[in-house]
Amino acid sequence: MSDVQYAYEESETRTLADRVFEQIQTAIVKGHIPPGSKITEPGLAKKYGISRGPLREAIRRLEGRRLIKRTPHVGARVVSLSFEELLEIYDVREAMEGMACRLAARNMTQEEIDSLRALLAHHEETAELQEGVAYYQKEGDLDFHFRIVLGSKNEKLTELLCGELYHLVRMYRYQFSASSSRPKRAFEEHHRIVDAIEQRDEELAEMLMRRHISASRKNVEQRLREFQAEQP
Amino acid sequence: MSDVQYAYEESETRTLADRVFEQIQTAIVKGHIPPGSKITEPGLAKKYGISRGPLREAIRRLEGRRLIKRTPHVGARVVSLSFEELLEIYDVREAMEGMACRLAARNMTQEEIDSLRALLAHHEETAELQEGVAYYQKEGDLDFHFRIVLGSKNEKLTELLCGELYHLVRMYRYQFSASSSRPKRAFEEHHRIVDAIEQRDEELAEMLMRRHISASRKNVEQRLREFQAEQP
DNA sequence: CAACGTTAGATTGTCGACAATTAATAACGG
DNA sequence: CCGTTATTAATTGTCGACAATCTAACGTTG
Repeated sequence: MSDVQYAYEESETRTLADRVFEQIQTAIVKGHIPPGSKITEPGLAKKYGISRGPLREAIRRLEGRRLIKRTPHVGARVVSLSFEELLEIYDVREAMEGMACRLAARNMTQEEIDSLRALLAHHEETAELQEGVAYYQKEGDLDFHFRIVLGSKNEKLTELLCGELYHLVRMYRYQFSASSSRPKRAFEEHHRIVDAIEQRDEELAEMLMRRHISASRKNVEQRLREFQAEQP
Repeated sequence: MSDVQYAYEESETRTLADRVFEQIQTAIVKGHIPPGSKITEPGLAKKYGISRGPLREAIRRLEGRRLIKRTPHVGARVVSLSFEELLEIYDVREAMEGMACRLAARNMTQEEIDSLRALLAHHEETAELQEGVAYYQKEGDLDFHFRIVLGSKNEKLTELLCGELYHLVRMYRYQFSASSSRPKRAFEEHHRIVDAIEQRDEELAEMLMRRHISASRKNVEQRLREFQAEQP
């Protein structure tokens, strides 16, 4: 028990609860702890080799991040994202990332824009090699959106998007191992977004990003309806 | 110690940590615990008559809600919102509440719209009685925005706005005891927003809300610049 | 046989004590 | 007198134990 506790003591100055918090978070996002499953404190405490004290603190922080829902005296469950919630997230993303893109057109440096272009080129290579589906949409797409959010230079926006929503999005993608079914189209849209940012056209940048996310939402909506029609 | 613990046991089924969490939250929002001040666990534990265990859990949840910032092995401090952060929040609100207003135009029931109109009328009465400044903008304005957010019927949007941003906004208002310096104008804008919602004009509703918040931001920005010019 | 109440088990909530780290103060030397 | 170091005090981090609550299995009874 204590060997685990002291194993990272040299390199990691953070506290035990902090590390377990991140471990559980990634475990939830990657689906190692399945959505909707119950969190039992003795179980997890034994699994991670710590006492229940720090574990409970980690759980409370997960609760604040909305990755866990807790009912008093009963226990905590990993959130399970329903179809409706996923669509809700797309609406929120459309609003916030649209604004992020507008601010990015205002505040991004030329270096950041160049780097963004390089990222797109790299994705295109990888996509061609791998027949375009798997790698791209899984992490690459979020990378693109991530950089634009950072480029907005708005910390609150970044906190909310990267600290809360993107976890849920990635969680969903791992769960359904979903990748975009419209990679070509998405590529084009990404390029046009970067163009608008480089031209410092705030209006256009916001509009293109909103359309991009809205189209993605419609795509997901249609595919999920088909899926639900198959299995009633 | 234990009398406090059992005082609310009949009516309140929630846990001790839950209650303290809310108590500290409102204390922070209302400025009873001043921004930037240090949170000492023994101090708060004694103040609220509980042990450090539940208190730490409450602190972790406040941390998740971004009302306090913590550094390991050092302690926690109440967040202090800088001028820049306040302006950042306005940009985020413009995006999210704009979307909320669009969705409200789509999803609000006629009853909710009528009730919103009644709220505006009530505010106008109160504002006339009290020469229009104090009560209105302090809680009434947030009431208005609050209802529209709820009217969007988007839970994620509601969580993020009501659960995170509005606390910071109220915190700022208590801190500077700020009220709108343009109550007449804000009233008109509120009415036009409700009109657009009632006509189910999503585009217009979003646009008017965005303008409303943007105007409010510019107003705050100008006043704060004047304030900073006075006291360099 | 079904529905209800009871009891046993497990889980969550709370507390106080101890270890580890940081900060504050005092002592020392230049 | 100032800077540095050592010691002390206070605060945070962690743990194990006990109390309160919920869940579920079991037996009882109509």
